Amino acid sequence: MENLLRMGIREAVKSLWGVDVNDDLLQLQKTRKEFEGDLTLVVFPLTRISHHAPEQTAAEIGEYLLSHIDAVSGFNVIKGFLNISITPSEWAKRLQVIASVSGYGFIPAGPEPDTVVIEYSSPNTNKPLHLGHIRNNLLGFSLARINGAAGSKVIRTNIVNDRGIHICKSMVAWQLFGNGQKPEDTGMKGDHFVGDFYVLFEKKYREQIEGLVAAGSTPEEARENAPLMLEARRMLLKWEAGDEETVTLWNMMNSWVYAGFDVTYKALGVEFDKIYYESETYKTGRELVLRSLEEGHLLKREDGSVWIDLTADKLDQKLLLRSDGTAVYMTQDLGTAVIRYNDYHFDRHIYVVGNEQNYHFQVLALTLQRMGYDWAKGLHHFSYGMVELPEGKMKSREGKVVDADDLIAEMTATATSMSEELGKLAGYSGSEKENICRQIGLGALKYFILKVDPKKNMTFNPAESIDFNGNTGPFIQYTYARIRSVTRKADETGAGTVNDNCNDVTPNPKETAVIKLLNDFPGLVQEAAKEQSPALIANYCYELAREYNQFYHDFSILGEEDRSLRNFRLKLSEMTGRVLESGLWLLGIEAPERM
RNA sequence: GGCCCUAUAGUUCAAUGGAUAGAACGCGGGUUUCCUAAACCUGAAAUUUAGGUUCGAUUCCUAGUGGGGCUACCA
Repeated sequence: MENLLRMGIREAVKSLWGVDVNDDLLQLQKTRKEFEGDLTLVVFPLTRISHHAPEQTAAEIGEYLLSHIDAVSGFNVIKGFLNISITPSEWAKRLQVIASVSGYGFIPAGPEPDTVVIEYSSPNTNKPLHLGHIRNNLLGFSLARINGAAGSKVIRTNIVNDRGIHICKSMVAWQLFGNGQKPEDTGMKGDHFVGDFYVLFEKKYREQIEGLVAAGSTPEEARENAPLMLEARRMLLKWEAGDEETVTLWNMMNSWVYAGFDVTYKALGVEFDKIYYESETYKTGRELVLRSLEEGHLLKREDGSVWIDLTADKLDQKLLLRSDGTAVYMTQDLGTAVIRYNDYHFDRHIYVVGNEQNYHFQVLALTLQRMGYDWAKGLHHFSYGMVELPEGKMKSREGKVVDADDLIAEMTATATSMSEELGKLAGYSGSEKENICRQIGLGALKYFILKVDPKKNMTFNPAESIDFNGNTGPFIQYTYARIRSVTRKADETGAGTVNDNCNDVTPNPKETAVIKLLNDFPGLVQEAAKEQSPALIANYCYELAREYNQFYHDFSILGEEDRSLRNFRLKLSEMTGRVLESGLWLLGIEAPERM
C-alpha cells in the first residue's frame, strides 16, 4: 500500500514539476487518528521542488493521486500535511492478500543467509539465576527469534563462566562448612545449594576482614590476606594446574549447578543451540595472548603480566594475563570469540550483556582487531540496562536478589489465584489449568520486561508485582484466546471458515483500522531486527490487541446475518489471531487457546 | 578527574525531526438478557533547565542539574 503511494507521489512530482524526487524526501506516515485519511504525506520537504506554498503543493499532489490511482478515494490538506484516504475495498483486498500468505511477516533464510551468533544468559556457576539474568535471557531469546524472522541464520549460544575465583569461593566454603552434604540431602536445587555457599563465603570473609582490621591491618591488606581469600586463590591455582582432587570437586559442584540451571531455563522457556564453557576456551585465549605477544601486539611488564595498550584508541591499558600466568575474564572471551568464528564464520556476533560491561566489549573488539582478526568488526555488544529494586541495585554477594525460580513461581501463583477469583477455567482438568496459569504468569513477566526499551534501566517492585490488566502480556493473550474461542465455535457450528468468500464486503472504519495494523506487521518485524528491539514487537502487539478488542466489542462476528460479512469478520479475526500469535512467539510468549 | 547511558502524567512505559505528546496502572464516572467484563467507553493529569540548528525539536548539537554505570592482577 505504502509502496503504491510512493510510486504515485514520485510520478506526481515528476509530472507536475519535472523532477525525479529522492525517496527520503517522501515522508509518508500513518495519518493520526484525529484526522480524516489513512496515510499522510509531509509535504514541507517538497516545497523546495514545487516552489509553491505547502498547502498548494499538497493539493496538487492530492489531485494527481486522486485521478491516477484507483485505490485513492480522497484527500484533504491541513497545513503542510496531505492526508490521503484509501478506499475501504482496497483494504479488504489487503486482508485477502495477508490471509493468503503463509508465514506472514517472516522472511525465510535464503541460500546464503547472514549468519549471526547470539550469546546470552552467560551465567556464573557460583550462584542461581536472578532477575537480571531473566532480562538477559528474555532479550537474547527474543532477539534470536526476531533475527531469524528477518531472514538471518541464527545460532543461539551461551558461555558458562564455570571457572575462576568465584566458583573457587563456593568450593572453599563447601569444603570448610559443607559437612559433605549434597543438594539431594537437603532437597534444594543444586544451583541454590551452591549459591548459598558462595554467600556464606562472602559472609565469613567479611568477618575475617573485620577481624584483621581490628587487629591493625589496613582494609586493603585485610582483603588480600584474609585466610579464606588466600585459600580461594590457592584453589584457583590448583585448578589451573589440573590438580585431580580440585578438579573432581569442581566437576561435582558444577554438575549440581547445571541440573539447577536446566530447570530454570526450561521454566523460562529459553534454549540454546550451542553451549560453550569458559574452562574449555580460556586456554585458547591464553595461547592467543602469548602468540600475539610474540607478534608484538602486546606488552609484558616486569612482573610477567601481559597487557594491551589501547591508549591510541583513547582507552587504557588492559590486563590480558595475570603475573602468575592465570587467565582473566578478557582472556577467555578472546578465546571464545576465535573458537566461535572458526565454528560458524559468522557475519555478526551479538553479545547480550549488561551495560556495566560496555568498556569490556569495546576492549574485546579492539583487541581482536589488533591481533589481526578483521571479522571482529562484526562483534556487537547488545547493551541493556540494569534491573533495579525499589531500594537500589541487587547485590548477589549479599544475597539481596530477586531469585529467578522464586519469581517464576510467584507469577504462576498469582495467575492461578486470579483465574480462580475471576471464575475462569471452571471445567478444565488440573493439568490444563496448571498449564494455562503458567502461560499467563510467564506471559505477564516476559511482556513486562520486554516492552521496555532495552537500553534503559528498569525498576522492578516485587511487592506490587506485575499487572494482568491493561498494557500487559495477559491482555494480549486474552485477546488471542477470545479469537480462538470464536473461530473454534465457527468451525463447530459451521458458521463459516477463513477460506469462505467475502469479496463484496466494504469494511467499516473499525475493521479497516485492524487491517491497517495487520498490514504493518512485516515491516515491523524488519524494523525490530534492524533496531534489535523486542520492545517494538511488544508495543505493536498491544496496539493490535487493543484495536481488535474495540472491533470485537462493537460488532458481532458469529451473530452477523449477512454471510459475506460474517466470513469477512471471521477472516479478520483469524488473521489478527495469527499475527498476535506470531508477535508473541517473537517475544517467547505462549499464546493460550483459552483462558 | 576521564568515559558511557539516562531524564516524559502520582507510578510504569510510548512517540523514523512533523499536526492538539500516546497508553497502562492508580484516582473519578459509565457499559453485561449479546461470540470470554483479564474487555469496552469516559474525565482529570507530563516533556529536568538554559542556549543553538531548523519552516518545524520530546527527538539533533552545546552547557548545566539529577539518577545509574565503567575507569580492578573481579566477572
